[in-house]
Amino acid sequence: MPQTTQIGRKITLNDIAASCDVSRATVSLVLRGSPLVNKHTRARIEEELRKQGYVYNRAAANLRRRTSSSIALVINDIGNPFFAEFAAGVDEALGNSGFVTLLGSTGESSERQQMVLSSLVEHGPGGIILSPAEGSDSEQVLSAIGTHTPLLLFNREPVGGRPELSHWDLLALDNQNGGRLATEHLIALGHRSIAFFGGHADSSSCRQRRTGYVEAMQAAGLETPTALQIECVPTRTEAAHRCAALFDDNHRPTAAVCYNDAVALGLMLGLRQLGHQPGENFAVTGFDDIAEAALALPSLTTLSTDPRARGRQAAGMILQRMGDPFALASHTVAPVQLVVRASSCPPLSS
Amino acid sequence: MPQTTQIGRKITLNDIAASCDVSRATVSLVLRGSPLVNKHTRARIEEELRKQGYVYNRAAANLRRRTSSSIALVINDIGNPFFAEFAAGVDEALGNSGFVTLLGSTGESSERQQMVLSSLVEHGPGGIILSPAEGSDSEQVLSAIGTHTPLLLFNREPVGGRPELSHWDLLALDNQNGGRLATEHLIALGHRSIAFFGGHADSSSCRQRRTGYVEAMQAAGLETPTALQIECVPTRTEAAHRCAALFDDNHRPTAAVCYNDAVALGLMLGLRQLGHQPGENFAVTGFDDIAEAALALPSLTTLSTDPRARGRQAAGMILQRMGDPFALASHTVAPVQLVVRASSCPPLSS
DNA sequence: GGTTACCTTTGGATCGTTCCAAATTCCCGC
DNA sequence: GCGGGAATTTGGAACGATCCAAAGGTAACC
Repeated sequence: MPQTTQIGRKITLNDIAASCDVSRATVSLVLRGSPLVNKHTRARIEEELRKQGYVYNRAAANLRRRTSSSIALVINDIGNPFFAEFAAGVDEALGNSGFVTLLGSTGESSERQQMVLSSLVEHGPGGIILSPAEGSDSEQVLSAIGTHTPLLLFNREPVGGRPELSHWDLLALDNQNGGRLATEHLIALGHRSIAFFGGHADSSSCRQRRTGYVEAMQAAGLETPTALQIECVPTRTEAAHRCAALFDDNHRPTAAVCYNDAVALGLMLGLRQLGHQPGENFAVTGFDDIAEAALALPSLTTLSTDPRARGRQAAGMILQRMGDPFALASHTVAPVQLVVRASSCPPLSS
Repeated sequence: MPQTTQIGRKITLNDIAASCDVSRATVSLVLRGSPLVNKHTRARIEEELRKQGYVYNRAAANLRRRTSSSIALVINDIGNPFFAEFAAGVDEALGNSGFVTLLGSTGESSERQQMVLSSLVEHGPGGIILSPAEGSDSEQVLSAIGTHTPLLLFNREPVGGRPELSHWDLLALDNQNGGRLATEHLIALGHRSIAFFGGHADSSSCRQRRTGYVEAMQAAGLETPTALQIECVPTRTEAAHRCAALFDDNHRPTAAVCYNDAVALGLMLGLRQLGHQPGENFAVTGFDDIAEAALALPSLTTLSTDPRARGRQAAGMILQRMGDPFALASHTVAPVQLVVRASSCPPLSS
């Protein structure tokens, strides 16, 4: 049983009504700016409201009106800058529409996600934006939130979704197109032997980005030998260590499309240790456009996902869904944008 | 008038009571785990609750009981990793105590802060954690939240606080001690000519950190000539540019205590361009322990403020205050911890 | 059987707001 | 002065839970 705390005595509609010698109903009309109430009465009441420091009790109103003025936002890790920016965008947009954000952080644990969801749902949010924890499955989620609260999934889909359950909206990034854009950019610069570097095939985002890479290469009639598709844990240090694998056989790549910015930065480090000059004789691209990408030397060409804008978009989507609970589920893929910086140079030979 | 949205028909206590042929009161007792109710009845009711997918309406309960189960968290910028981590800590701790976090982001605008605060207050949070936007003043804040909701200030104090208003709790970082610790560490390594680098004197945190530096230097009988106290905008690039100022005259520092990590990383860049080897013939310390500090080359000695732990602490403080609204305001200064890494080397000569 | 005590259950009022239908006041023309 | 429509105001019943005092049931004991 969760704890709660007493709060101090507050001024209510009744207090104001009594002081003004009118009924509760009239004061309520004033609060809602109804045109029904007489100018003079309104002025008197508004004065009294200010004088007594009245604060509206939205919970009570929501109870009576059977409405909600909050939206729950459940994120796997708020500490991650990508999600923090996303949250900022959500909150900004919701605030502008008069909604308040109920925050929940799951730390990538699906058990905690269950707890957080069922706690939040008790506060009666009008909708939920959820970026599912790894390994959480649809049935769990469904059982926690029931069928009455609209849900928008962000970034991933929970596993094991029986098709009949996926009536949920989805907002995802256009990973595939991003991979394609980066690759096309390198091809346009004149590169012919281009690697795909980093990430793991069991991550859906990595698979999607690599699909875009293969697509662009094939469209240009270029080869994508498996020797040029190098997996590694997506961290800076691992990427630096795996760098040498690029030159293991005779494909001699002159450029690499990296899974994300962390990998790209690590790769640049590794390249230097091997005597290459990223941005001068070897081109590198990333994905995410983290703050460091612009500051690195050379600055990193990457795909901007604009997480803050994604947040605003997610807010818009859930509000729309709340307006029309029976509309078909929308699966939206958000665009990503290529940001060209110094790390993507033309090949030396061209 | 903020917008709100209809939500679907939900199962209530009444529905369950009717199905089980008992009164609302009994069901309510079951929900709250009261020992009064008969084993057998409880089982029947619990079964029914599950079967019908009942979800507790905490808003209604809070209305009747005049309690709150939420806390508002208002942050100047959630996108900033420091605050994002802080928020994560707050949410984690509140969640564990059965409270829910109402999020608000102000983007450093005091007007927006007013709007956010008054909107949040209408949802009846049991308390508010506020990291004030720059330039917001106490009277504003007071008028937005009234005197009934406990407030905890984090990180800064709003300006213009008349003393009789500051009955608010405060959680701040021990900037001064941090500056002292870093400086003492360098002194212990054998450095004698140590600079304080970066930040602006009109920032209170910078002043406090520098005070700690001066304190340590004087305690060791060392000089702190103004030529070794170099101000600069606290960004990486500015720090790199100002680096040369360290060597403008004949003090020849062998180490620098930096205002924060961004400045320290920039300084290391600048040092290299001037032919020095940070971590080998010049020692550098930072402040904040951002994620990059551990990854930089050389890794950065810095002061960890552990924002996530600060968040947990803030949550604890506001809960405590809610438990005892009339206790004296507590002004807590959170410890910072020296994290020694590779960038703080001994001087070459020693 | 009646009294006591204990274990369970319950009706009805209440929290602060909104809804609704009906009541009251106002103003105007005849 | 009065009928009538418009403009205002209003009492009381909701919303979904909790509290409280009191009632019902059971069992034991004299």
